[in-house]
Amino acid sequence: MARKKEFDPEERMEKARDLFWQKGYNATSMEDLVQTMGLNRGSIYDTYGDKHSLYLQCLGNYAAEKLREHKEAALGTSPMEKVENMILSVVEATVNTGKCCMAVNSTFELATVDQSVHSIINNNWKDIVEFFEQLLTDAKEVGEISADKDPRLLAEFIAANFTGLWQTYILSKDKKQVEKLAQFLIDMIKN
Amino acid sequence: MARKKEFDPEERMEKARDLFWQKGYNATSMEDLVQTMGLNRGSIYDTYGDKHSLYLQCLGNYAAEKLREHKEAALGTSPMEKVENMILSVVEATVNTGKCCMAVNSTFELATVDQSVHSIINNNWKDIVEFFEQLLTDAKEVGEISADKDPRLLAEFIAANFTGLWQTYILSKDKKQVEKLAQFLIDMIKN
DNA sequence: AATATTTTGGAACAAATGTTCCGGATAGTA
DNA sequence: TACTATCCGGAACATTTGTTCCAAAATATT
Repeated sequence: MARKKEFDPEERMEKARDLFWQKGYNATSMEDLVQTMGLNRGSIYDTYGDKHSLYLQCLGNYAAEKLREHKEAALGTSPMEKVENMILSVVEATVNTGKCCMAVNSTFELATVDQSVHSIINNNWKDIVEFFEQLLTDAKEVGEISADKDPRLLAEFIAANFTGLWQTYILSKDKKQVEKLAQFLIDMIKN
Repeated sequence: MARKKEFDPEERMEKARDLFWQKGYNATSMEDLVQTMGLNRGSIYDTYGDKHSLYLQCLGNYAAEKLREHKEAALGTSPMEKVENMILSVVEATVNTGKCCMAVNSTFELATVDQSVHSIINNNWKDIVEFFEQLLTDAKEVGEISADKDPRLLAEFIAANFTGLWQTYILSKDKKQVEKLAQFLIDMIKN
């Protein structure tokens, strides 16, 4: 009946995502995307819609994938150990890849003026905070953190600290320093 | 010998700065700047150079002013009280104006790809951390924080947390929540 | 093999972008 | 007053931008 797509839409979107991730939304041109995705302009518009729509899909894809990765990184025999490993895995991923969080980049570039972007990031943020909250609630029940702690507040605090770690990494480019800060955060939560 | 400038370069630069602050670098066009600054294109180029150069001047102006404001906000009879007031003043400024830190916006939009921007922000960051470090060193000597604490690390931790607070504010738009987080941070530092 | 539907490559477009340039206006100096 | 260095307004420029369109190619079904 008709031709098949000669490319994998998901795979090519990830190429676009990586470019947006690196350069930001406004600094990425359609020409950049054509080159990087290896697709024709028409194919991009047919498959993903316009630039903004493509970006939202990339951001959504990123958010979903990151949430999955975070949950996978929460390994351990106790709740607090899971929290700790999750934090450490974020730091490791950052210093290994040299890339920060696309959602955070997007927060500061677009979320204040773009409602759609705000919505995607906010939902992702909430998911992450809720996951932390659950772990910390568990930790509280097991007695790993003291009874007077508020799991919700603690979860928000940890999530907020990620952003601080990324900022620190961008400016210092110092793996050791970021690791020290992360360890300090973990110590603060524990007692 | 010649005409005088009919405008105050510093004052007009602040108009440009506020626009960059709000929209970011790439999303701000030269046309936007002409409108907002109320100047002719030629006058802008004559006075500040090109767009990028103007941006750097705005960012530098912002950084210097913020550092000054931070130091002014560090009021109190004891070192820790000064630290506390400084943190609270940042939160107040954020929720009152509805604007986050231009330098942080800039970090995530440009600092990874623009060396000049990176340099300005990094220096400003260092200045702020050093100021915190001094206060915390004082606090340690006075016995307001325990002897086993590392003022430098603590200072970096606080600075990093600002970024987290701003991110939280952008996403939640919730004044109360940001204030709660800030108070939580203060409590954590204190004990 | 013929058909129908979709993809592909690239030309084409209008609008927006950053930047330059020039004539006329202006005001301090000689 | 005349001069001249500088300013202002706005036209003009070449690129780059995001987007659309079309003819040719391709393939799954009939």
